[in-house]
Amino acid sequence: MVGFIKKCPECGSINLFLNQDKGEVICKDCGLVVEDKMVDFSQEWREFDSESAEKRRRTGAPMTYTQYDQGLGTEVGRKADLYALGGKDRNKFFRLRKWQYRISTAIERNLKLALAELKRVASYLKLPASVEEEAARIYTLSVQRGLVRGRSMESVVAGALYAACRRHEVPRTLDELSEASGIEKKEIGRTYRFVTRELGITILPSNPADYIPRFASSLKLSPETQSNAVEILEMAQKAELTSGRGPTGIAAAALYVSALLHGEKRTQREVADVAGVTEVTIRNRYKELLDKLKLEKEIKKTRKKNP
DNA sequence: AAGACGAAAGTGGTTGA
DNA sequence: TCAACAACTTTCGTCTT
Repeated sequence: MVGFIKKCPECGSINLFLNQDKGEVICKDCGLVVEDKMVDFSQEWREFDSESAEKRRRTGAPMTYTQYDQGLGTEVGRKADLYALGGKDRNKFFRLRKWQYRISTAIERNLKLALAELKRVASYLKLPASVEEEAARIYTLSVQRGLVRGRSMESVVAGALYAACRRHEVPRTLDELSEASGIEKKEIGRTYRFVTRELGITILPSNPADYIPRFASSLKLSPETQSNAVEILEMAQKAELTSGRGPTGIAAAALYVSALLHGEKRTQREVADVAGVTEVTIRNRYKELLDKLKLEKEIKKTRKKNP
């Protein structure tokens, strides 16, 4: 796939994924960061004063976002800085410091609760640790930018998780997030869009093929059917049938066709349910697949074989 | 009787003036 | 900010197996 490492040293999976922005290679199965010393394209920290310069040195214990204070605290100024000021200014700084203290403890309380919720939902969905970490990072940034105000904490957590899943190419549907978090689908979608826009996180449209393994296994389809579905998807992409369409619908249709071809027929209803779309959508995509990919003959052939 | 099919109307989100 | 628009859903009647 990329560079020199082809297999995850932790679990042996070959399901590795290159995150261009962070310059990391991540194992999609166990979440291990396999290679992280690649060129880093992400923005460097800026240094405003002696304090932030010190805190942002790239040494010391690793920072993690799944701990509510990232192992770091925040204070306004240091004593040495304060006493260099005159009386009036000094009082001002004491007041600021008091407020900073109040605000930061409020943020920390919020984060503590939110990250507990995040952990709960993530483990319910069996998400890899890398995704959980990414979601925690997104949530922390959201809190710091005041994006949670006016929204429920839970919905922002769900939105952050959804975004993290997409970035790591282990997409879950909005329905699944909704079920796991107890937040309405459209609310998650709304906060997801809001948060990603405000934080300037770019997310590639999710690839239908990423959904295939999960859908196939809940339908108990054979590996052959599954890999054939992926091939069908690739053909569909070449025929430009995929752009602008919901990825889950396309994945579902490809799986449906593939199941027919392998004599493992599932009803449209069954496929529709696991993919979280309606039968109508499957029918539409299915029809397009048959039209453009000339699969009619093969379907008829298998029909004769398995009456 | 169940599944597949398709038409028609409704929904929520994006886009472009 | 509003209207046009595409994708998708819901609903329902008909056809096929």
